[in-house]
Order: sequence, then C-alpha cells, then structure tokens
Amino acid sequence: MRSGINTGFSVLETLVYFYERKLGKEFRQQADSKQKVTMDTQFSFKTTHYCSASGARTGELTTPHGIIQTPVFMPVGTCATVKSLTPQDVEETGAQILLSNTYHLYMRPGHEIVKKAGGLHKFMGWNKPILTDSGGFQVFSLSDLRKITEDGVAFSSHIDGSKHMFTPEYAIEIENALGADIIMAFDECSAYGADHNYAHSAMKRTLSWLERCYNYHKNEKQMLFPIVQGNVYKDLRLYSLSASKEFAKCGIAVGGLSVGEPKEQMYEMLTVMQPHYPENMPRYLMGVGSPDCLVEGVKRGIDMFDCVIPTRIARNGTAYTTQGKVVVRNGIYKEDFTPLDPLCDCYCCRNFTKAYLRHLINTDEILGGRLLSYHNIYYLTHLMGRIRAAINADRFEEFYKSFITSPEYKQ
RNA sequence: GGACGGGUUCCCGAGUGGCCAAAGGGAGCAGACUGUAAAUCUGCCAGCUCCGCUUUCGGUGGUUCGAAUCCACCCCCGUCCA
Repeated sequence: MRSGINTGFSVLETLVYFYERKLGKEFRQQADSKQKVTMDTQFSFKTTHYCSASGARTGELTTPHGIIQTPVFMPVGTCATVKSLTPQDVEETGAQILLSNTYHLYMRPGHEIVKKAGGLHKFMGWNKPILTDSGGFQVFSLSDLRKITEDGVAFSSHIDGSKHMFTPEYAIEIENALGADIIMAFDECSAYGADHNYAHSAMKRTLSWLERCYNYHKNEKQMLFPIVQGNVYKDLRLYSLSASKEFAKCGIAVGGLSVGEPKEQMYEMLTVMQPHYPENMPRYLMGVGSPDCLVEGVKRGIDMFDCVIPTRIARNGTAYTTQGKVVVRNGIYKEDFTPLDPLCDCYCCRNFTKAYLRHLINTDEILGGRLLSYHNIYYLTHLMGRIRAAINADRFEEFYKSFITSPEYKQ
C-alpha cells in the first residue's frame, strides 16, 4: 500500500545527500564546532520495545520531574492550566506530562512572575514533567498579528495590541525562566498552502533560529528540542530533519503538520521522514491528537504527541469514545441515561449519563466542559496505554488493523 | 363602567401601505474544531411539486392595483381612574 512512497525513497535520499552536502553542510559544521550540551544525568531515553512490522516502539523518557512512558499523549495547558481541570484531575486521567505555552505566559502573567513563583511547576501546582512550546505556533495562529524578519517575530499582543519582539534568544530566555523539563526551539510554522519557495525560506529561517536557540540555551536541566519544518514538501522535510538532527541532543520534534493539510499528506511526510530520525531520542509530533492520527503517528515512529482537541471539543460538547464520537449536545441523547462510553471507567463515565452531560452542556454549565475534558483526556491517555501494551506484547500490527476499521478511528 | 397602551412566525421583540415569509435576540436542530485570540465559530430554523407557489402578523368584515401596516365591529391582555 505504500509501495509508491517506498519507490520514491531512493530519489529522495539522493536529494537529502545533495542537500546535506551543498546546503546543509554549514549547519553540520556549525553544530559540530559548538560545545555540545552534555545531557544532565537527570535526562535519558531508552527504547524498551520495537514493533517488528512498523516504526512503532515503546520507550522511557526520564526527566527531572519523572519518567514518561512513550508513546505518550500530552494534554495542553496553554495558560498554565488544562482548561477547567485541576492538576489532580489531570493526573487522575493518566496524563504523564503537560504542555504549556511561552507566548501566552510571557503575555500573562509574565515569565518573571512565574520565575519568582518558583517556576511553572510550582506556580501551577503540577509536579510531573512539563514541556513548553516556544511561541512558534503563534507565528502561524496569530498570523494577522505578527511580522516576521530574519531576526525574529514582532507580535501585536492578541490581548491589548501592544508590541513584543520574539527572537530565538528571547524565546529561550522566557522558556528558561518558566523552567519546563522540555523546551521547544523557536520556529516558524508555515501555513498549509505556502508554496515551495516560501516553505523553503521559512524552513531555512527555522534552522537559523534553531542554531541561535541552541547557542543561547545554557540550562542543562531543560531539554531543548529542535523542530523539523518544511511544510508538505518531502525534500524540505528531509533537509530540515537532516540539519536539525545536528542540534538534537535529547529529542526532536516535527512541526508544521496538522495545520489544515489532508491527513494523507501528513502521513506521507511522516513516512518519508521515518527512516531518518535519530534512534536514541524521542520524536515528538506537534499538535496532533485525534485518535486516528495518534495511531498513524505511532506506526510511523512517533513517541510524543500533544493536542488541544480533546479539551476543545469537550468544551464544545463532543466526546471521543470507544464507540466513536459522541456529540452529547445532540437531541438523540435527551433521554439517554447510559454513560458516555460503556467501556470507560473514568470518573465521568462511572457517575454520569449522556442525558445529564447534554443537560450541562446545553445549559452552559461549566461542569459539562469539565467532565467531558476529563473524559477525553482519559480516553486519549488510555488509548496510548493500549498502544504501548500492544507494542510491548508484539501485537501492534493486529491492534492497528483492528483499530482502523473500528468506530474509534474516524471520530 | 371610563381613559390610555397593547395583541407579530416556538419565546422575547422590530416592523406602521408595496423593497415582508417579516430585522435582531433567545430557544431548538445540525456541522466544524489537531504545538488554544476558541465554554468558540458556521449553517438551518412557515410549508411545498422550492429559480416559483401556497398559508402566516388576535378574529371577522371592509378600503386599496396591493394590508402585519389604513377603517369598522368583536375578542383578549396590561396600566391608571371610578
């Protein structure tokens, strides 16, 4: 089924070599000449099991705030909170690590305040690992409010319109102040639809910013992940990956996907990159979190995912379940006194009915979005648990085949 | 009993001769949401044989080429006065 793509590999690999020699060389040389950040003993990654038939694998990522079993799904707490949930709730759902955001916390309350509070973990009362995004995604999502230059990005605050300059150095400074276990390099996430020419320049800019992030980052208690860009162009992806690897000491991320392109195109990019990731570190696919994409990502060698989707669709009245998507807002659940998901044993499913959840959502009661958020995160973290179990038991291929034909896949 | 004010499509509420199947809310029904400017946004919301037609603006009758809008009577509702 992937024969077309596989046939293309040799051609693409040729392209990679070409790029590495003609274009990527400078990055490799620069990287090699820098003093390598020694990975603190608090960090390590080891793969525990490989699927023999695909890229799927399980592993353990050790951080200063605990060990993470991979593949892992990370709930998003942009403003130092997973919207509507307490850290205790989030922990109960099985989440092992949270994502938070540099741009938002810089804007409010300000990274200095978080630093004074003793760092993000203390500030928000979450003792497990945290990853901060760099603000690179806001280059994409707030595209009407920013201006990109080679030096960095000038944002007009989405809150009050005030001007703020984000350079790679400043992004790292903020991330250092926040103190997450994993920090992301400042990148430019180019929009789906960008032409090859623009995608190429955005990708090159991201690499140049990566080097600046790498050089500026001095805190050995935080892992810096480079972000591979290149939009939906195979040659750019391979070039970006190849060049980014040189700066990847603890992990590497794939960004700029799931930004509007067809899923097949995203899968194609992942398939193309799959043979070229560093083996000894986690690969993080940014912004991906629908059940189908998680499974497809794991199959293509991804170890970490994050996404706002479980919490956002929850607040908008939708749940992921083992039976498929349930839009509890819909009228058919008016008198449905059964749980959201009969196979789920989360607090929400053990105690409440669809009719009640529908009532909460339809009356705009905050508990509705809260219970659905709790359930959706629980569902995804447990989906990852099922995936890990399947890999460890050498059953991932069977799991995959069964999953893609189940109602869970397309929801 | 008298004086005003009012009865509009599920609800509230605009509309005071043609541009009105009738603004705008709400409710209802559905869809979207992937490193969160999102408890947000979008669509539908009289009926049909749906580029057109039919039935709607308390009721009945009338004026007019044409009425939710004007007139007459009637029925309700509100406020105030007796």
